[in-house]
This record gives sequence, structure tokens and C-alpha cells, in this order.
Amino acid sequence: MMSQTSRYAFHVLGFLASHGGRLIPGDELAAATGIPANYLVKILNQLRKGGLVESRKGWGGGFALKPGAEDRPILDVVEIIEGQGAGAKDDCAFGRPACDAGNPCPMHEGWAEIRDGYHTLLSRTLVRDLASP
Amino acid sequence: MMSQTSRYAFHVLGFLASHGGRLIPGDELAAATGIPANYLVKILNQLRKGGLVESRKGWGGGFALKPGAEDRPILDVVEIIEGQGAGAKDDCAFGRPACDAGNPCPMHEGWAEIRDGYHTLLSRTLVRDLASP
DNA sequence: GACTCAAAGGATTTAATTGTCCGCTGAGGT
DNA sequence: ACCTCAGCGGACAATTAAATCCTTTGAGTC
Repeated sequence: MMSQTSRYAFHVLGFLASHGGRLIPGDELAAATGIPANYLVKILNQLRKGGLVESRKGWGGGFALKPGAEDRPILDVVEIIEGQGAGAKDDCAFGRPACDAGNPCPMHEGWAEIRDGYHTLLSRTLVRDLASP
Repeated sequence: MMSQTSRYAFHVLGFLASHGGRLIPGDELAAATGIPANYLVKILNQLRKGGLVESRKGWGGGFALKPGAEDRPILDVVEIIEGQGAGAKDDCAFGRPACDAGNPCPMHEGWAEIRDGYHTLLSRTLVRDLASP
């Protein structure tokens, strides 16, 4: 339901969120989170392009949360990582191309409930909530 | 959250459930469900080994639900297809190896709710419920 | 300006899932 | 007996996610 890469993104954003706007090098983030360093940098790059993270090169450089990013829902994170419409509402447990209230598959109702709960969780959880206490 | 193969399994089991214990050839099942024929046979084979389906070779052969399989929860299907412990309770949204009530990740509570809802759906939905009306 | 630090980007590898192909086996019918 | 039908099994190809490697670019220090 959630890609490994999204989980990594949650983890590292949580770490950044608990360290204010301070720039932290990728290597340090990798060591702190246990995420493979080379891969982590790629994820952070996606997040930067998505507007959640900013970076600076060279000495004293690293990654930091973009100001205001703490208030973004983590649904944004999933959409940046997995593409728009991850867990879209037309996602059917039978794999049917079209499955809605008018033409439901046998699992439609129960599955829609799970999907909506997932979507709600992603919408209500903010990046700031990912910070460790 | 649910593999494509599990979705295929739901679909074909639903078809079988709505056709009683009648033997139906794999080709016919593939045509009826839109699942790739060669792949579908492999899935049905897994389900047979898992005890949900029976089969007969040769003329008049095909696949059918095993007697009593209608009353099995579809959690069994997912476990046959994806292996035991698919969507296990240690599955953490942060990807942490250990994440429980004593040492929770920031998303632990909300995510546990989704996971439990998923597990409950699979436990309460029976193979017979997959039949189309 | 030369050197170092660290991000940016591209190419490649690995692993898992999904899907395809082909020959074998067993159960009928004729 | 022989032929056909249809499930069985193993090997293989395609796709995607995940991870690694290498080179380039930019920023700062000395």
C-alpha cells in the first residue's frame, strides 16, 4: 500500500522536522535513519523538486525542511514519491477497470472503507507529526 | 497492499463460487475474468495446493471450488498467494524493524488502525461473498 | 585560483513481481 | 491403441522498485 521509498521519505522528513531548519548532510541523515546513503540522496532530491526540502552544496551544505513544509500533509509526500493518484479511488480489490457504487465488485464497500481510511490518515498527518519526540 | 495476483485470485474464486461445484476449464475462466490464461492456471494451481480448489484433467476437466471452500475467509487466499503474514502487525509505516505500542513510530497508531481494518476485512469476507449476484 | 566538501544526475545492477512459452502427464472418447 | 483435451511443471522474458556506482556541478575555505 505504501512503497518502501515513501517510508524512507517519512523517516527522513521526521528526522529533519525534529532538527528545525538546520542543514544536515546526506551522509549524516543516512547514518541517523539507516537508509542507504546513495538512495537517500535520490529521495531527498525528489522531495526538493516537490518543494518540501531545500539543499545547499559544498562545505556546510546538506538538506533541510523548506520553511512551511512542516504543515504539509504527508499525502503530498506520497504523491511526490509514487506519483499523483497513488491509492486512487478507482483502485479496485478485484482489479476491475471500473468499479464504483453503481457497478460495484463484491468487495467494493469494505475496500472503499480501507482506502478512505488510508487517504484520511495521509491527509491528517502532517510532516511535523513525523518528528520524533 | 494487495498484490495483483491476489486480486486475480479473488476474481476467479468469485466466478467459481457463483457456478457451484461445476468444473470449468482454465481457458473459460480466463475468458470470463479477463485474466491472462497462462498466468491464471498458475494461480489456480496455488489455490489447489492451498486446498481451496480442486481440478480434473482431460476431457470434461477444469477447476472448481473444493467443497466447503465457500466458507473460508479470503485471508486464507491472501496467505496462500502472498505467503503467511502478509500485512503482518509488525509492518511499520516508517519501515522500522520493531515498532509496537512500547516503542512506536510517529505514525504507529494511525497506521495500526488501517492495518487492522484491512485484516478484519479479509477475515470477515468469505469466498462465497466474492460471488457475483 | 587550488582544494575540499557535498549535492545533482546518469547509467547500471539486483530482486521481486508479473506474464509467457513449451513439453509432459493423465483422463476421456472413439 | 490412439487421439484429443486440459491441467501440471519448469524455464524463461518483461517490467518495475530498490539500490549501487561514477561523474559532474556548485559552494565554500585556504
